[in-house]
Amino acid sequence: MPTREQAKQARRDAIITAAVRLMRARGDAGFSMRALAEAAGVSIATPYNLFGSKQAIMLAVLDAGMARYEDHLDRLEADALDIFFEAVSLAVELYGEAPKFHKAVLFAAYGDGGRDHRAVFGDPRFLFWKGRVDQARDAGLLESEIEANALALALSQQFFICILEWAYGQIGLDELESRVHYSFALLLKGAATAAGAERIAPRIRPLQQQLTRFWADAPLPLTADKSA
Amino acid sequence: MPTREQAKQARRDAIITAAVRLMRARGDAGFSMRALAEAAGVSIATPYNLFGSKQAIMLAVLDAGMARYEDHLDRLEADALDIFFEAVSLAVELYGEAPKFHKAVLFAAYGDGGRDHRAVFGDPRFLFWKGRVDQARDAGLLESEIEANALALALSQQFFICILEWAYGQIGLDELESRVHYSFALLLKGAATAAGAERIAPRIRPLQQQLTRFWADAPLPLTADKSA
DNA sequence: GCTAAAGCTATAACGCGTTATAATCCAAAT
DNA sequence: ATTTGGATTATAACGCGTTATAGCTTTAGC
Repeated sequence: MPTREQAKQARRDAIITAAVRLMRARGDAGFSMRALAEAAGVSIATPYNLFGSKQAIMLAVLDAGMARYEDHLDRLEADALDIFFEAVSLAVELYGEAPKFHKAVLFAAYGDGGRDHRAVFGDPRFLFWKGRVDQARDAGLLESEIEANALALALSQQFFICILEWAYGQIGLDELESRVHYSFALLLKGAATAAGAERIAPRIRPLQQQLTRFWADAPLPLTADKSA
Repeated sequence: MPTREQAKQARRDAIITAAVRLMRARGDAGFSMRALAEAAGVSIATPYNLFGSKQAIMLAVLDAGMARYEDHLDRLEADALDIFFEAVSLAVELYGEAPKFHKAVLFAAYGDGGRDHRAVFGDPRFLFWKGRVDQARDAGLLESEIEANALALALSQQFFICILEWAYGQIGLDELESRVHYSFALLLKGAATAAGAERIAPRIRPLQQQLTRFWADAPLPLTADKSA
């Protein structure tokens, strides 16, 4: 005899579970609120009662998956500077395990009139980056005058928009990694002490070479034929 | 007696004109394809025949407005480094003249499942930044090893995502300007020669102070109460 | 065990972007 | 001047996210 709250939670879980299953199976296409309700064995009205909107459901799915990333992150041991780049590589690796799924969720959570994109990458990721910035500054690798919030925000944003480009199918995972690494290298070097800059500088040239290689096939300005 | 092509072009213009008028009047809300068709005096099917989609229409509106920005940009005379920051300020100024309109257009062009956001800020802006990077490098202010495409792309992206945050109503125009300036300062300093870095460094602290002031009211992590 | 109410269900409906289908119009080629 | 054919029209329709309404199930309080 389940209590009221338990039954509600069970329905909530069923909806999230069904959402994950549908996403993994068919990706973004064919995932509608009606299909979700049917797959979860509830009425179309129930997801709205329990979550409020499709986007909120996608955010919940994203949160569930994000917990795993945080676990891996905690286990990550690296130098105060290398950690920035390894954290990116870790995320890329996890995305690569289920790319279709992550693309679909990101797209649904953000793309569909999603005005809450800060909620997706706002809190949890931002705080991580901020912590690392503080650490690197304490290690004397970043200028002491650097404001952790400001730098962490720039890093988050750069990460976020590259992920978006990947979710929209405009770049591959490998280019995503190189791009974020490159932007991170420049941002961090711009905020670094002489000692820090010396450590970051060697990263720049190889990253540029990788990027140039990507763009050899698909040239950068990418569409000069719009001109509508 | 208009020729066939003239009539088509007249309809095209009528649609764009009506779109601009509707956007300026009511903003994003209340702007639907049906309302647009009625305002332009054409059938609902015509915009689709002539443009293909709502997003394409928004891009056309955006392009029309962008020409003005390009004009101003060409007239901009500044140092090889200062030009980056002045170009940003110029865009902010133009946005400020008709913020509701620009927000609505950006939102419609990008937000509604807009997978073509590279088209919005891809070509025209990207090429501008690339040109300035080349110039600054030739002036000995950026490292000669810096690849113009890679840096210009990072700059474009950073600009773009801040504009998006503004369009989504999450930050004001003044914070937009400070944020982009700050990111630009770090990115450019990271790519700069010693001489260039010396010129950029003084910008950083004041920008941080401005940003900190913005965040004094609305704290950065911004929503710890989601936890759905 | 009974009553009251909370919450889910089924269902219809709204406006949206978009597409399809026929009817119609009108410049262009003969 | 007549025919032809491509484009525009009006209109219906589809699926989408979302909301509203009314009925029913089931839990909580007595």
